[in-house]
Amino acid sequence: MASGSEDERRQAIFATVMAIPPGRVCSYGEVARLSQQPGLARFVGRILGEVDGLPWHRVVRAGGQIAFAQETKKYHEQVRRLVEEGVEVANGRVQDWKQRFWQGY
DNA sequence: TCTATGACGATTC
DNA sequence: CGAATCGCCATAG
Repeated sequence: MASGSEDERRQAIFATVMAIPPGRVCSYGEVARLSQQPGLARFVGRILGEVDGLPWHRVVRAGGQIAFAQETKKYHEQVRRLVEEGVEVANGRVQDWKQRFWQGY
């Protein structure tokens, strides 16, 4: 199951990311799982970079860390957006990692 | 056709 | 806790 055309898979990932509510975060791997495509975390990252209009800032690594290097511009932008939504970020990672999107992870 | 490379992840040491 | 490895998929060269 999970195997469909690459476009269908993209759609599923798109829908999952769009469903993440403000103030909450989700990991790449979890987005993949919720999209019925376990193991395709890397694929998720690529989609976030290609498609615009997605709340990409709400997607972080499995440990709650920002996926960008701290000296990059994107890193700062992501942190800024998260903080604006009330998500605590410090030292490159989301502090209250309990504010994850979907429970049961 | 093969290799290297990513906005990743889990495991192992 | 950090570094090394291997797995995953699509792309670029």
